[in-house]
Amino acid sequence: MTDVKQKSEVSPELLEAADKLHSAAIHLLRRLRVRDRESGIGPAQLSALSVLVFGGPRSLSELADAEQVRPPTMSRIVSGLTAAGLVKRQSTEDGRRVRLVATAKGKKILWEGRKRRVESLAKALAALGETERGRLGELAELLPEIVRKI
Amino acid sequence: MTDVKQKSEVSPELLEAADKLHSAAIHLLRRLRVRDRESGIGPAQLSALSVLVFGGPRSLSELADAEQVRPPTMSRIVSGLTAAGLVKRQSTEDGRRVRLVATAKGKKILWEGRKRRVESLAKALAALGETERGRLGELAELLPEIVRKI
DNA sequence: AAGATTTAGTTAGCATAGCTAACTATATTC
DNA sequence: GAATATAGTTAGCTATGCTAACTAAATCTT
Repeated sequence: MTDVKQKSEVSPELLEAADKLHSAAIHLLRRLRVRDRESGIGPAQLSALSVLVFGGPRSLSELADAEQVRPPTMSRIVSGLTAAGLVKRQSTEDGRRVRLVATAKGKKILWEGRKRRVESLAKALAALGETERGRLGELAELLPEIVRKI
Repeated sequence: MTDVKQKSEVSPELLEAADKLHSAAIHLLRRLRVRDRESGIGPAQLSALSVLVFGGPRSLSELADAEQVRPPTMSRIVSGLTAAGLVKRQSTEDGRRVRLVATAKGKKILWEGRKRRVESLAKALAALGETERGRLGELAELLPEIVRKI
């Protein structure tokens, strides 16, 4: 099934897979955005907050790196989050650095959003066959693996 | 990590899977966006163009539906595409409707973008083990299936 | 057939989010 | 102590989401 291609010639299967992944990612986010909008917080803010809640406090540059955006972009995202009382800027020994920490309110909002996403996804999964559902776990592992390597 | 009480009947595995899919979708698009920007066309325009190229001509409302976006949003996306000479608006018997068709230039740009995405993805896949690579096909099939049902 | 309603698409105005360039403030290096 | 490097912000552009309100064309009602 998988013959190892050295280079140049990309198999039609791979081409197909790349397009499906790309398209699926776009539409997955569009659907989930509907639910996420209930939190009253944009997708970029939600994703950044998620890093702080699940990954712990970090500096602005580190957060920008984690989110694959430039510092000015993250600066504005964080401004929105602090204005909404979801994140706090703390000063550090290094006067240039800030330490970004999710507030209790931020954690609450994030967990609620996570719950909504799971509800939406659970509905989708209920409509899948048993076999497909069984695969979900390993696929959920595989996808971040792929992303990490792009 | 923070242990939060949850009343949800959803299994932790499902919760985990939902978050991984969500996060992976966000970061997949962020990485691919770097390559897609080489086309000089935004992600929404690229995705809409893709529908027209692979799915054939259709009306603005149909395209908006396919892209899970409101008509005014799609109207502006199409304006950008026509201004760039990638899509043509054709009139129909029904004077209200427009028929949107990808131009030759539009098709060319899209195929080039597809090629760039595959290059990026191929590099990621090359770093995966054989087993994981074998699962890619399943993932590419299952993911759109899930998305369709959200 | 005339008027009312529905449908397709656009325009206007607002918000979020991406970028680069240029700036400020603090640390570090020479 | 001066020059340089680093962290973050501000300013200004573009793209993309939305709702509300509009125009034009088709359809339905009477």
